[in-house]
Amino acid sequence: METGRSGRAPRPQTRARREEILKAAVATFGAKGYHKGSLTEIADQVGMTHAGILHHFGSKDALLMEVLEYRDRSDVADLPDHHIPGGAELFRHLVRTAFLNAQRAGIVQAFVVLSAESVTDDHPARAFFESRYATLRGEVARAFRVMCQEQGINEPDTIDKAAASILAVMDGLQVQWLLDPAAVDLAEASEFAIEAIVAQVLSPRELPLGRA
Amino acid sequence: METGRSGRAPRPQTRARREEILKAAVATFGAKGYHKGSLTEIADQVGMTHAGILHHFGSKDALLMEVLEYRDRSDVADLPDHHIPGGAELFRHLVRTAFLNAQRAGIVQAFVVLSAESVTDDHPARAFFESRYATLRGEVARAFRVMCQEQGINEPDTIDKAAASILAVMDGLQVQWLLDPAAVDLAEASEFAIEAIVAQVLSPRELPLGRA
DNA sequence: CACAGGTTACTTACCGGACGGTAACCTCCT
DNA sequence: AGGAGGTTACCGTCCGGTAAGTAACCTGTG
Repeated sequence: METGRSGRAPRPQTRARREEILKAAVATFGAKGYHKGSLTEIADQVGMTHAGILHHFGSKDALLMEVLEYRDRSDVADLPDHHIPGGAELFRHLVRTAFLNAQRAGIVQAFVVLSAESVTDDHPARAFFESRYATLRGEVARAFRVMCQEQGINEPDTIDKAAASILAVMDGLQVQWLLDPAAVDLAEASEFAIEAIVAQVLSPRELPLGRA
Repeated sequence: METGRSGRAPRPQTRARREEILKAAVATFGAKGYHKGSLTEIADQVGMTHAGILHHFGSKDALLMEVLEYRDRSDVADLPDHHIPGGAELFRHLVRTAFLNAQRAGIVQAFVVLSAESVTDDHPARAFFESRYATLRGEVARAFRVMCQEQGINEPDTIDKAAASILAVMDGLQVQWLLDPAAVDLAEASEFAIEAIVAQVLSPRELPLGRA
């Protein structure tokens, strides 16, 4: 019933040990996915048995949730003053993130695999990704509104589509890049696509595509 | 040893039975992913035991490969004359596909889940998706080259980035749409993003993003 | 046309392995 | 003393795959 609440002192090394486990879990869930990645494989990486992991996290589901929150924390941590930028600065931040991601395939893979896996039935990470995307879309949309306001533009529908598209293109490029890093330049392509979408929001142009 | 090679006639109903199984497999792999989706669950949908499925397809891996090829066949089948369009027509086709996909969540989910799952270690679908993306990027790039040539533009790097981005945004939007269909309009957002990227290729513009 | 023989299309039964989770136990640290 | 941080052992479940058996079906032969 109790989860360590009002329990006695945890040892000082425990915090580091848990973080070690979380890193191993990122590696394993990234390499195998959640369902195929086993607690035993994670445990091996930190020199433990799988029962030891369960002692720390209670269940595999709980470990997954902590992994996801752990990564979110790390992402926010590298923001100056933990402040989410607005306007054009947000898009510059997204481009910087893409360049950063191009050098940490392991973490990228974990999020790619888990986010897609989360759309399956009753997946424990589903609620996490649902609210994560909702939040991110909201922030991108807010940045768009700031930029549009500065230029006297107002197209809410366009902004919503663009916000989803920005996140979508970053994710989709990650999949292609992970499948064949030589064929896709994650950073450059992300930058190009983000600029293309931002440009279309700020000064939409008719296209030679027409209706079919 | 022999796999029906030069064996006697298969029964006429067998073809339909196999297609039934493939459809059930799409549903199950979409709903659960490849690793968590079991042969028993597929078998239940067609009123069989899991051993019956193995009789038809040999192994779970082989079934997966047939599922992927089966879907590819269906996609090509709805192209007029089985001819891959070039130039602007290809982009119109992609937009139409997005509108079509918005009404068949099951199939979309199967491809989203399987493509992301395929980036994991030793996944049986990895080679399939690797070559699939390479082919699709090539076709989109070809369409871009046709359009650029018509307008006297020549930027191979841009075209490669744009081709990957087009596919990426379509895939990424599918993930968000599956997680929350009410929050994302798959068809409209795909159309918007495709137009934005095509526009940026045909008449690139400097942006207010600058360097960070 | 009848009737074998062989093949197809399954089922039932079983195997070996992997998995998450639990319980009991030990042993340090505080 | 007693909890924190493990280990070992075990359980029940589920999975893909195989082997053996069976009924239905097709086909070549007389």
